[in-house]
Amino acid sequence: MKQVLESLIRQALSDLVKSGELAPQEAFAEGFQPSSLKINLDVPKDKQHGDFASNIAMVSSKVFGKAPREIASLLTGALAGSKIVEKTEIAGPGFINFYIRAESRLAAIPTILAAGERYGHSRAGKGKKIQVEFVSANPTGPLHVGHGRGAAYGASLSALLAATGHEVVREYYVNDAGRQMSILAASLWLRYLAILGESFAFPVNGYKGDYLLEIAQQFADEHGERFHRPAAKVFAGIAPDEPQGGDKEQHIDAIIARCRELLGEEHYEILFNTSLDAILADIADDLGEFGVQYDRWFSEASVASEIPGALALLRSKGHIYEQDGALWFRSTSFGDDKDRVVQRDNGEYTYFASDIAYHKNKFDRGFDTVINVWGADHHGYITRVKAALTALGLDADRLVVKLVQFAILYRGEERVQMSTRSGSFVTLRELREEVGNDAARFVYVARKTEQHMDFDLELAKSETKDNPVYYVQYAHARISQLWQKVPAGVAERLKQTDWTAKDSAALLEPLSEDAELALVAKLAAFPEVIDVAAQNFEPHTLAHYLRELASEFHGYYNSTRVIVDEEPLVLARLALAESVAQVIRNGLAILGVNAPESM
RNA sequence: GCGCCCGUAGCUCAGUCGGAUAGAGCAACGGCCUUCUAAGCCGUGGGUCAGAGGUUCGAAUCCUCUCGGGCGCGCCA
Repeated sequence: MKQVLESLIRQALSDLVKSGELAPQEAFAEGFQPSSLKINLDVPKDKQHGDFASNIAMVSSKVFGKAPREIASLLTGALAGSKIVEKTEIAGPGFINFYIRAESRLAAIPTILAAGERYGHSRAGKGKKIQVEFVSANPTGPLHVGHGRGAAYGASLSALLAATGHEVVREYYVNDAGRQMSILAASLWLRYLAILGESFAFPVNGYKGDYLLEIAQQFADEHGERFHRPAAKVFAGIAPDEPQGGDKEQHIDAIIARCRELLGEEHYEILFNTSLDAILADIADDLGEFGVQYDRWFSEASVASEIPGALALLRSKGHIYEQDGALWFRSTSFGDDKDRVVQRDNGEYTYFASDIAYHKNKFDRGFDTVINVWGADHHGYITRVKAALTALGLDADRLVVKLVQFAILYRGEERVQMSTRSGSFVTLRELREEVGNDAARFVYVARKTEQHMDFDLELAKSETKDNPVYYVQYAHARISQLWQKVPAGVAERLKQTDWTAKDSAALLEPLSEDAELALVAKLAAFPEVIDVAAQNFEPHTLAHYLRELASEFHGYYNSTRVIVDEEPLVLARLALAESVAQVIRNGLAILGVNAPESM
């Protein structure tokens, strides 16, 4: 509807320019095309301002050197007699208000019922390859509630982009190469040794979570005594831990070294891979149950071989220099605060070096746009990564970093304490088990990413209208139940109607109430909601739209009976209700939330 | 100190590529169940859009400064 109206306005504008009634001022005349004017069409907040309103007359006032209301008058004159426009009004400083004919408004219903689950989908992003990398938490333990927000956002964003025709690759970058992983492997070993009866103080810096105990038990069951070494040997001559007045970092590093020494590289690798695989599998399970699927799990270790090449390329462009025995990337040339080390004086590459290679790899794969969903604490990292891309000769604007702010959990008024250190953090799995996947997905994604989020567990669990998830789902359930209650003949007739047929719209003529026309207008806006949400990477606008739609439907449902005596009216109202249900289904599907038939 | 994000109703938040009288839910107050799910609906009150300047036909929205909150500033990952 909106597109149709927009093209009508464009046509009228171009006709007026052709006929000379509108002529661009000299300053704008060169190369002027009517099509270069941006036509803004909005659904006004106030219904008295029509179905659509445009500010085109005001915006083009300077170009044409005429008063806005004069331009508006010419335009409305040219639009008179249109099939879809019932009337136009010029208001205020020069707004044009459009009133659409009732028949044209109702056209949304056949469109929805014919398109079904594809309604709202578009080809706006056709031919565009886009990668969304999200969560990418270190595989050193279970995901916590902060990761949940990134997961819900990334998954919904990906679904939005797919719905608008983009070719989407969902990717999880697995940090399987760093020191943290070595600490994890050593922690597993120590837990295993304890299970076999060894007694010692667990390192302050080790991973203390319960999840590791289970993995250790399985490891013991599988390998028996093969990895057993006496604690006395393990800790002989090891630098003291923090409680003993030592340095916890040195302590844990010494244990890792001892572990490799006592087990040998082959066995150490088994240990390492066991911990990595177990935790990664757990993360994948967790996300899978949360409705979050990936196309690719990208291993950091696998990009190691590409680091020298990427750095060589930077070096050849003069962006690498040596100082204090280390190699530095001159990121200050690209707006960074300081230069960054890419290779340490001990020869090891930094995490940043991996990231340069990884991002180069991403663009080498031909993505038009690469989206990184990061926790807000990583924002200081954006500049240097973009600097590296620019230095590599890539367009850094094609990398979009979406920062997701933290979520703070509340149980009613009370704040839920989260602490990684004590190991008492609330995991995503615990959250999902408490509030359910649907509520968690919806609540997470209902806020824009830049907003700090207060996640109220009580609210998310409540089965009342206070809870937006239930509110929207309930609207869907109510409509589903209607099908059971309408006369069988009507339901059957509706099911068999071919909504692509031209005369099918005639069935909807009984719809005449304001609430019905308003509801249809809301449904007609859905495709644009999807397009804009996808374009701006903002799934929260979809969540808000669904809430509004559900609210309008509940109001209508409460005031107007669907099942009445006149069959044509029942048919038309059921068609309207089913259109609402279809849009709710399509919207919730993108958000990863179920649309239940009954509640 | 420097950088990024945020500041909108008592609370949680929309609205921010400039548009008409700044919206919604909760909470408060008042109504609605012999009728398709009251898991719901209708109504009322509630605002210095943190503050001050500026840009213009028009600013919550853009620019500058100030204040308040969060986060970041490693040869860690």
